[in-house]
Amino acid sequence: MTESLILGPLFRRWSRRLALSNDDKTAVAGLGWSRKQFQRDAYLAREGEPTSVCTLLLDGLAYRQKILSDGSRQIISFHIAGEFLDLQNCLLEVADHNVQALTRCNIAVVPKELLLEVMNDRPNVRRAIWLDALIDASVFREWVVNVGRRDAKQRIAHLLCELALRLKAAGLGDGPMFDFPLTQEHIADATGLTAVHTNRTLQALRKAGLISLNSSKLSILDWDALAEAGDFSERYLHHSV
Amino acid sequence: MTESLILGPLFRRWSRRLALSNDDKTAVAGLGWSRKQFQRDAYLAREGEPTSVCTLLLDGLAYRQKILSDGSRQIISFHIAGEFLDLQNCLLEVADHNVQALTRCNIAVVPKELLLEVMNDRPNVRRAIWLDALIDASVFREWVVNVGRRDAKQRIAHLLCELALRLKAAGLGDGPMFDFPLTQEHIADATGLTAVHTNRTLQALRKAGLISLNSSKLSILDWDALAEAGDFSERYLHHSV
DNA sequence: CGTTAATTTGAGACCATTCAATTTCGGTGG
DNA sequence: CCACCGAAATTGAATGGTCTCAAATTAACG
Repeated sequence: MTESLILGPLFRRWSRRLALSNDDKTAVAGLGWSRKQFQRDAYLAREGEPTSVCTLLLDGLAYRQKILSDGSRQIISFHIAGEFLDLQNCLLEVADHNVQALTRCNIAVVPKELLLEVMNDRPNVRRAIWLDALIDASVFREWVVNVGRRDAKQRIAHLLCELALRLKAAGLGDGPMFDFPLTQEHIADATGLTAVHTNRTLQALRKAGLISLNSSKLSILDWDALAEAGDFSERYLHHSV
Repeated sequence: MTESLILGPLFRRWSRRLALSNDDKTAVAGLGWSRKQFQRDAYLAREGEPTSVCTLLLDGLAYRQKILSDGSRQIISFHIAGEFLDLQNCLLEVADHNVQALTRCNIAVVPKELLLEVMNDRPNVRRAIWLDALIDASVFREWVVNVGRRDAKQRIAHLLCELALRLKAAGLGDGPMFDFPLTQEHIADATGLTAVHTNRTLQALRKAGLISLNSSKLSILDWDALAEAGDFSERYLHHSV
């Protein structure tokens, strides 16, 4: 049962939303996952490559991104331990975006056919995985709104609210304080801003007493004010289904 | 078999990607769909409401959107005949965004439990529907990139490329010409711009000889140049799985 | 403790916005 | 078929949020 230990973060996350039987967990754990480690900034997947596996993040942070023809980068989502990085690989033949390690990452990969098999056989596993994919999509939608219709301060506040809530739900973080290894360039690429303007906006958020952010530590000093500043509502995270 | 006639646009779209048996189609068609019609601008679904049905667009155009606290609107996606408007309703309990009719719309709705049942029983139907949901998510991702990292001209060119390709794939449109009932305000809300700037940008695209757009007719006069101007690559549409 | 990455600062330029007014278009009724 | 109406598109001018480019400062790491 060393396997089910490895998948702990996944099962813990799933159990927040639905009840999987021990048989379900054993079936998933027995799929023949292989572990890998990636260094900071390493690519876990590249746009245009044929898909063969699905990837579960065990430890660290990762993000999805696309590189534009002029070389600029748009980050599409961040991912924390216990989340899948590429569920779409199950059914899509070619990757449509890149996945990159934000910190050193431990991941577990499984051939997509095996994952599809267990989903075929086990309705509860199927439901858990599809729920993940649908919530991913909900987050993408909110990000469209964030970069499309909010100004710099709102965008960054919103992003910080999202990450804080997700980290908290995953049991990472210590009260209002979180390990926060994103650089200002990551924040900029996630919000469609430049690093320079991100810097100035973060200073404004600090000055307003909403957050403290340095040395890779984020503290939410005034949650209500930050949520207000970011026009943030947690519905889209579907933390309660 | 009047039911399967109604679902024609859906089956035609699905058959482009995978082969459904007649049994599969009959099962889907027999679900007890009910038809409704909505007028232009009517809401088909509202954020915050509990979900009970899944909606298939039979005719017309619709879009998903969110309204921000300041009243501004961000459009998240457009949908054409034969596409589902809310597959996420299958598993999510509360709608996280609004769905609105862009033109008069004919839709078919089915209780989500029935759709889940047929998905449970029929692997091919399951695959077809999940493929739809995953491709929706891929489009959302590309929209994050579009509003996040492209300038006005690129955003609008990209949107026009996407819609032209999808309309063409659905058999709508006559060569390079399409019925195009979007107002400039729709385009603005989809690209994160203002209607005024959208107007000026469209004029630039016209002047450059890339498109012709008036009286609700869009013509792509120079596809290659428009795709280039919009940094457009069709991979994310996954038209070939 | 040196070296590179990350953050911070300043000033100027520009893309997109705002606000308001005007013109054109699409549909309707006389 | 024309007059009318509201919606949509267009135009102008001024404002402003964000970007660009560079340089300086600070932090991270071996």
